[in-house]
Amino acid sequence: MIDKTYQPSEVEGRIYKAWEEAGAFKAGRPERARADAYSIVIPPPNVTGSLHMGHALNNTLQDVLARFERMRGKDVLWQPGTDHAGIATQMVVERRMMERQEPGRRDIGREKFLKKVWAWKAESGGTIVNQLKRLGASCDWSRERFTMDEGLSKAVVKVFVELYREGLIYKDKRLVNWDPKLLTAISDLEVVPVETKGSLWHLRYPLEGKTFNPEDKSTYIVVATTRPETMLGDSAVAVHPDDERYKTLVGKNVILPLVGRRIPIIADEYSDPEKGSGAVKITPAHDFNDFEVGKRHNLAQINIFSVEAKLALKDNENFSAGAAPSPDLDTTLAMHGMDRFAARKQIVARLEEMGLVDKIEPHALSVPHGDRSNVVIEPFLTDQWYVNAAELAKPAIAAVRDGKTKFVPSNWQNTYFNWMENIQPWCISRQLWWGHQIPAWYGPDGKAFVAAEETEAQAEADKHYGKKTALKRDPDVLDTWFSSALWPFSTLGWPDKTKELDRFYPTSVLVTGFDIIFFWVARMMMMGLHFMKDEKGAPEIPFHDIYIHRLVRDASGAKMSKSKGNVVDPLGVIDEFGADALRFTLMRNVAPGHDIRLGPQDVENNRNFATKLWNAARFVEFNGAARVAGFDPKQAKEALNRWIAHETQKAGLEITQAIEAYDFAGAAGAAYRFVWNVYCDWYVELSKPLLTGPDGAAKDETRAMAAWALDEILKLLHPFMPFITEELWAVTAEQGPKRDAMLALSQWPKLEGLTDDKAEAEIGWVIDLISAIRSIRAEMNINVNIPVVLAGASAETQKRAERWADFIKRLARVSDISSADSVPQGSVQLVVRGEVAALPLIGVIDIAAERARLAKEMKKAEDDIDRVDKKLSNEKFVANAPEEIIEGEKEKRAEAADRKAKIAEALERLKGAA
RNA sequence: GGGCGCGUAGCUCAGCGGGAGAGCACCUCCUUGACAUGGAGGGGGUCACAGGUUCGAUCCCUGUCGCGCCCACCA
Repeated sequence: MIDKTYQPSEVEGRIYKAWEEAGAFKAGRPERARADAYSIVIPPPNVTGSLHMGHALNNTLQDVLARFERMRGKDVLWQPGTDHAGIATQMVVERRMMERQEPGRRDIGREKFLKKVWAWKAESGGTIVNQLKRLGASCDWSRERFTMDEGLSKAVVKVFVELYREGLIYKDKRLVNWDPKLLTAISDLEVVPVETKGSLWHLRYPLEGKTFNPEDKSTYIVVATTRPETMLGDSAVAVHPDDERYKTLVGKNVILPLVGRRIPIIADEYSDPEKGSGAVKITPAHDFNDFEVGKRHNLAQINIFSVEAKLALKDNENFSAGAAPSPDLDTTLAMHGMDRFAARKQIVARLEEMGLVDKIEPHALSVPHGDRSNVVIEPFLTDQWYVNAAELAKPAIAAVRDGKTKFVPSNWQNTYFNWMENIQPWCISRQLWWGHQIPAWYGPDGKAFVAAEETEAQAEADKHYGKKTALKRDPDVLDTWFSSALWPFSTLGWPDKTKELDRFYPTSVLVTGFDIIFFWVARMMMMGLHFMKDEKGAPEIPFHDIYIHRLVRDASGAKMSKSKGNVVDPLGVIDEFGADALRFTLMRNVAPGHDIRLGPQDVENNRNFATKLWNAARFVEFNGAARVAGFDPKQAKEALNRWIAHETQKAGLEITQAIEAYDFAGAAGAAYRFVWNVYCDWYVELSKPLLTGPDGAAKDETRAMAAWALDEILKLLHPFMPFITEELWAVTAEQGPKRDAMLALSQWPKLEGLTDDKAEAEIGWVIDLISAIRSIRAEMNINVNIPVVLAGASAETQKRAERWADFIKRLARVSDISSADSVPQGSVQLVVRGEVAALPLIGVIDIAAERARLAKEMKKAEDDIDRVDKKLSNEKFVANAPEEIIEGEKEKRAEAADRKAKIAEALERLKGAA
């Protein structure tokens, strides 16, 4: 028996457990050994994270595909797992330690700290997995992976070593984006510009050999900067070679204030005469552009900061090289250890005192911030490991260009190309502890030995130095995205040759958000194509399709964020409305090119849809409509039953094609309309007289058909609403013949040969007639049962009326249906599929109102005729338009003319009544 | 500066060459035996603006305005 109401919270946990116990989501089920493979790798959530709405969307999309393909009989692997999320996780653990007032990570040391992180992972790592289960995610959990588990770590090391040996990974000293809070380098992608109102300081640099005089412009040159504190590290002043103002100064020197160092005025095209004063200070160690200028002119790289972005003037021997000792220099050196922003204030104050500040202008600029730490990033000169991304990008670009991998929607490929074609070296080393430690060991002279094992590196080093030599391992770890980049093959067992790799690589589709196309998608493409080969030895893509979705926003369209407090917790929504309602809401609203707005009202509406389905099933059960063994919908006799079979096939096809095209909203919408507007609104209503009528073949057939169609509905809906459909599947199995024990593993509907235009014409007429009568009833406020007279109806229509009289009477509240040659006087007249149905309502209705209604109809008919006439009298239209369009117009005109004539007659008859 | 996308009913969005649709909201009616988490009916749109192409433009092209996002740069 189906319960009176559906309680998701009581059902969902039990259903999920049943799926798991049955191994329903396991890839490689023996009975599917010969089936086509279908695979998706999950975008691994942070191991210590919890489920947010973006996850809910992302994973529902994947689950729809996985369940759909599983039901189509494929051997589906939805590969789950989690990411160690280096910086994020390390930060979380450090924060916890701080909150608990425990000693910091540096106090306890690397080994103890890592133990704590692993403990935290063990404690909280299961959260997100359980939350995904609550969503209904049909991952093969028996294969769950973690980016830092043994196998994946092996893959990381192998990739690093191989790329190093190929020269595609190298160590380099250059400017990096340095995060002074996290004390690590980060990649370009982890830097976000923040619009800031700052100042533009115009500073006077005294020329060498002249006595500085603020009143005499020939004694100094003005440079403009947004970062005055970096002046301590200046190595030059650059002007444009063609700038007449400064031409005579090129080759001369200035004396750097506060330091006393002599630095040259150089000519370089980097300097833009339009900007600032036209002369620009060059600080190679603290600005990316200046770094390049410095290289061109062989300028000293003077690092003035420590890793914490505090002045480290005493640590750089170049800093005061060549400067004469002076009280100024002493004061400057005394600033050692001062924070960069405090230093800025003090430096500006000192320059002002000395008359060296020309002017200060307000200036809007965007300042780079760390995306995790949210502090100002410092360009910083360090040794780091880099990947030659430009080289790896080539095949990755080609694969998309050649259509081997397709973006859905396709315009994302432009974004991909744009970035890939301008890709910069990828800084992969991080000065963190939590992550894959770089497999490099250094000899006493700093030479690096890279190998998978320490013993190997040691052997190499010993050979190189000719004696047993002590090595020191590189303390840094790899960027988290380095291991994520290997995810499509590392999860399948690579570098071992596994049957999973054989069967499931390349994966079928990647489903992910647009915000990690660069971070993740691009890098998986690069690594996949570099390391994976097809049977012919050609580079192999990691996935065939890349489905890109956008953000989930709140009901008012605002981005969800903790600080705004508008975050909708998917678990809360699931608790209140059920996972199916949430999933269906997301799927009905997901649209390429748009973010999704998610309001509680939407979820509630879709919960109502679940209720509707539930009640339809109850109706079916209540009326003894159980499945019948060997029932073949093709053999149905009753027009109503043939019609619903026809409609089921139509809906099934629409849903199937939509999912195949990644049109999730289209598929969910089609399912919604079929269940509610076709099955519930019409089939169930029209079947009532049969189901409550006398026993017999028609009743039996209707019972069987109602149950059959419900079964098909459960299947078609299952990818979207797995819980309620599985529950109904189980309950409806109690009666009737045995069938697949589990809906999740049942066969996707193969609906063929059920098209029936005759049944459609018949039931369509019934529906249209009932709708037309209802419309009049509502419009005219008629609350009593009324008779209907079919005027001049064809024999076919009269027969239909007889067959459907009971139904029409019931659903349109009609007292009697009869036929007549002409329309009785004083009738309201309806045109249904070209024939007239009259409602003799004299005395019941307001004649004036009816006349007004008819006048409106008349106007519409005349407008239609006019429009067509205008077209058909246009020679060019007749000459150029395709035949079928012209024929269509002619049909339209004939129909409108017929309508007009009937309305005219009706109006005529009304005269008598008035 | 470069790129992508979007302006269609009050709201959210479909449609993308042959006189515009859905859901929600709104209004009216309905305690009919699956469902008031429901049923029936209804109103509501110069499809941002201006040109162009076409027999015909919401749909294609160009431009303008407005909105959003991404990348680069920012002396």
